[in-house]
Amino acid sequence: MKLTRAGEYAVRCVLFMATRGMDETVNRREVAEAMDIPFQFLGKVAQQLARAGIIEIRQGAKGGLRLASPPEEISLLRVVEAIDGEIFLNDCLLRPDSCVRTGTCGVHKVWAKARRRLRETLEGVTFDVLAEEEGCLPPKDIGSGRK
Amino acid sequence: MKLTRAGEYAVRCVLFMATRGMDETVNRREVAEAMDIPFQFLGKVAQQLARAGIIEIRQGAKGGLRLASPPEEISLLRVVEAIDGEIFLNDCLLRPDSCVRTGTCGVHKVWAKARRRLRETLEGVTFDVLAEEEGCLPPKDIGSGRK
DNA sequence: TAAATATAAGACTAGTAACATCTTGTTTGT
DNA sequence: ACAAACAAGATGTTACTAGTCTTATATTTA
Repeated sequence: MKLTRAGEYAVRCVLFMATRGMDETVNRREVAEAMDIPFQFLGKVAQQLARAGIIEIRQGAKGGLRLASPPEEISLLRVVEAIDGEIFLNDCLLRPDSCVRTGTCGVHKVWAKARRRLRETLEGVTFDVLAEEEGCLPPKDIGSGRK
Repeated sequence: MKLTRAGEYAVRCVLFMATRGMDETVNRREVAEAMDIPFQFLGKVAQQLARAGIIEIRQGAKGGLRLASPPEEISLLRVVEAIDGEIFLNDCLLRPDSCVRTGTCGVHKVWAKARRRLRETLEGVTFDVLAEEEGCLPPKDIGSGRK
């Protein structure tokens, strides 16, 4: 019942990029070091974010990552689900045939409600807000501050 | 980000017992067949529920499972967490040192809120209510229980 | 008290997912 | 051309999931 590391890293990555603004292409190694993400693993995560249309990746010299849309249009839910897939909370919602009486069952309804609320909570938060918070970056400020 | 099978089975088990009331000791095999739970696996799950004080188990002839408290005192959250452990949603809440800036980070606050809301939702539902719902038990005609 | 009935609990296993790292290839700027 | 930078598949390790199997222990009843 927990976000994966990949999901966590994706959030950190987008958060870092949000503090840099939309127009800057950021070196992947810089993101990895600043946000404490294994460099190679970030490669995988970034590719998933790119496939989901959240970031764009440029190869070659001076390449790197940049946001595909402004931070205020990127919700926490979107980033999380881009990596870990749609949140379901239980098997009964994900695969209705795993349960003998899906749909009519009271437990089912509770999980459906819990799921809806959770997704709404995560959807209500966007990266422009997150990037403005104090302490969203680790203490050792590598690339001098905000812009 | 999903309940385990063991958690799902625990919910089914307690639900079945709630429909039988507090004073009845139910044969484990009967629970397993009625709720489509692997018999041996239910043994493990039941032991965890017993350790959490949710049910009591009697060994020997005429033994079986029974609720340790009335259904209205057993929440969905309690059953779920008895099996899968406390819900945390992300690593950053579970192990604060996994994150460089736990506590001051805006993302952290969102996860904390999401977690609180999810746990409240699950805590607000008790098994007396669930047991009264139509269709909380599988159709009676099931005779094809697995071996 | 012996037999039958039931659960207890640890060992064991197959399969899958998590969490990476390594290697080789491709793209791009100078 | 060459170096910087990402792409993508292969590989590896570890832990977890979802069980099953076996032996032991407890309880009822004939």
